[in-house]
Amino acid sequence: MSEERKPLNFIEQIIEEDLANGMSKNTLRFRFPPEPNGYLHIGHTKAIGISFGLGEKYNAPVNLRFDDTNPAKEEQEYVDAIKRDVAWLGYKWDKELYSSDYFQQLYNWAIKLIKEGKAYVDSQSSEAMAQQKGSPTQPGVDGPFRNRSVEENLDLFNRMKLGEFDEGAHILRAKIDMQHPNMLMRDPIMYRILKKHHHRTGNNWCIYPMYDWTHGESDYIEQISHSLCSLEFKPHRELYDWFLDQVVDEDKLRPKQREFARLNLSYTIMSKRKLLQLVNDGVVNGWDDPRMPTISGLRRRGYTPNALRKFVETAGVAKRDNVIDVSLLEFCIREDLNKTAPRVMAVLNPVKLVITNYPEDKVEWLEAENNQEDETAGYRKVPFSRELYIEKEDFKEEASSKFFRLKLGGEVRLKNAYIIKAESVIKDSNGNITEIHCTYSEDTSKKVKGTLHWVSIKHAIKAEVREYDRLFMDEAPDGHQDKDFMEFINPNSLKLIEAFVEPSLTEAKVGDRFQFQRLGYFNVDDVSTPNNLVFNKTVGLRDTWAKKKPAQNNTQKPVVNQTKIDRKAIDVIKQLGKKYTNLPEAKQEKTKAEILKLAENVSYEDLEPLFNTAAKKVGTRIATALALSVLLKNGLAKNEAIDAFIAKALEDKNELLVAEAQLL
RNA sequence: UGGCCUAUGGUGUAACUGGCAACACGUCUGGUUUUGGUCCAGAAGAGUCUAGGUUCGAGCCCUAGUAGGCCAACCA
Repeated sequence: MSEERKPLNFIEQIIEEDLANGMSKNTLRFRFPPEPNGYLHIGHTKAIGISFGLGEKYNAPVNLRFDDTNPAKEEQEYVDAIKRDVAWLGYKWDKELYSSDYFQQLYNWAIKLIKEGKAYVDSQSSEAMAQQKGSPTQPGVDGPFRNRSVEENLDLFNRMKLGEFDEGAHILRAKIDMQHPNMLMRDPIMYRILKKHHHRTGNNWCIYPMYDWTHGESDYIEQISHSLCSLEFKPHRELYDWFLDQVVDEDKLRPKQREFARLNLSYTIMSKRKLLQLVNDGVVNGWDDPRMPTISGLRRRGYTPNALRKFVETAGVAKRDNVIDVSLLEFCIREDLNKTAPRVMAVLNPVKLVITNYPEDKVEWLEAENNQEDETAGYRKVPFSRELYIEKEDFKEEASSKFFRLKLGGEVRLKNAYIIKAESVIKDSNGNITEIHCTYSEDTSKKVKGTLHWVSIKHAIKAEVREYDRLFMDEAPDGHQDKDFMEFINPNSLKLIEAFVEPSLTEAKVGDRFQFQRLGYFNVDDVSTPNNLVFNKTVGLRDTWAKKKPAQNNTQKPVVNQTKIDRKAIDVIKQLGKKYTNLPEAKQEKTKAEILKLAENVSYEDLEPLFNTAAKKVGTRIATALALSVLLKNGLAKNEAIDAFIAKALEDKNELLVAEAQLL
């Protein structure tokens, strides 16, 4: 029935286990719980992909729940942006919900806890309470208000709610254990007084519940089966369960919190606080600046939902800290755009090229294929004339045969047009080339090494191109204890270019994506208008030529290979030995012969370290014994180390090893 | 001087109840090509953190170390 089973990640395994243990598939329910205090970034794409992906896989509902318990930081703008981003990624939530919807229920439950003696009002300063809390290595101590009477607690809490007290005067905390090894269990705060306007409840409340008190109970109210979050919440799980214990009805589903490692990307940061700082400090132009790792930034940059989903899927889900190389992200967007983006020609760094044997006034509209990866993409016409722009880097007066582009006396193909030969150049007084003079041939069947893109000067459209480089120059900008991430800002992350593009692009609309042939993928920016085209560079094409250039004057490569070959014999022996004992007999014989042969090229110095191989690595020890036998046969004299190795081998339980040792 | 989590090629993830460590990115070759792209074929690169133990057999199980991460907000 089911063919090859795709490996499940550990969360899917947990769910499969639950299902196997009798959980009904239609009780499965998930949630994505962003706090509306900033924009979503690519790290959230992973969290979204996990919960919504599970929803798609098991056909289970997924709620979008805004965790809006802190009116000091949260705003409607962020709610709107988050909804836009999740929808753009292509996910459909079941219900749009807010933690603030549950304020009354949470309040009722808090009263219940107070009545049961499980919560109390504390009236100390935050400093005093922090003091009593202890530290990770130091247990806490009880505070003076810990044993207030239920009546007094009820009265105080009620007056907190009525707004009788100033912010900070009192808090409500759970009564758990001030000595608990998990600091979160040392009488955590449940409510604080905050006389702030809330984006949804307005001024109805002046006490607001804390995250821990809110989150699990919200999951329970929504009957979320699996509450998935990132690893830093692992220690919260104990408290999550404690709070649940206080209210859960046995007949109802009890949510389960499980944690995965968050996604990190090289050369960028993933902290909302720090991202906000970039926005506030004007380092970037807003949350949706195309250099930002935000979903809205990536969207504006030209990334597709497909590419982002593929990216997080490929990155996988596990529990260890990780830093994913941006090259994977770039691979994903190229892979998608290669199949879908129409190809056009644009010159970013122009130099004038004159075809001297082409008539002055002649214009030809040549046929150009829109996308050879897509048969349905069709063709368009591009104008060709005597004067063209090509890229400056595509011409050199002189160059080696490795340079496939245009050089004096050399021939090259113009994409979708003719083959040209460079005859001469015109330079200004500084020696800069201002014009390249060529002749053309209408015979396009000839084989030439290079093909260049171009635009007809007469017909070219001016456009602004925004080329982006990574925002940070360090692989892990916020991974240094001694340095602030702002120190690594790349001052040249944005380059504005005045480019010339083919005239078909006048019809390009905001958001359209193209491949500028031989350069990369570009999309039409939000601010673009038909009279003032603006493109963002999404990502460049893979460029093996650019990579080769710096490597040309380096000759040390063969040396590296040489040393590798020298060490090979002993390494291969070790490798063969490792699995020796697991092999079927026939293969064992073959391996043995191979080891004996390789051993002819092994020196004693290479072999000696293997004498100390761990006892359990029997295979390696057998291989060592085999190799040793060859060395001894070739005249090596026994010494103490050899004797000790043999003696230990003779005492081993493994017969194969003993047999080989006996021959020594 | 505590608790919890994690450890597999350069990077990220696999390896179902222990059985010759796999896939993707990246790197390097070669081929095709009107994009130095794509595509195709291939290569190199890991003794699975260390040391013990259990086992015919350990990346996987046990013990002890080591390294990294998280935890002391009236943030989430």
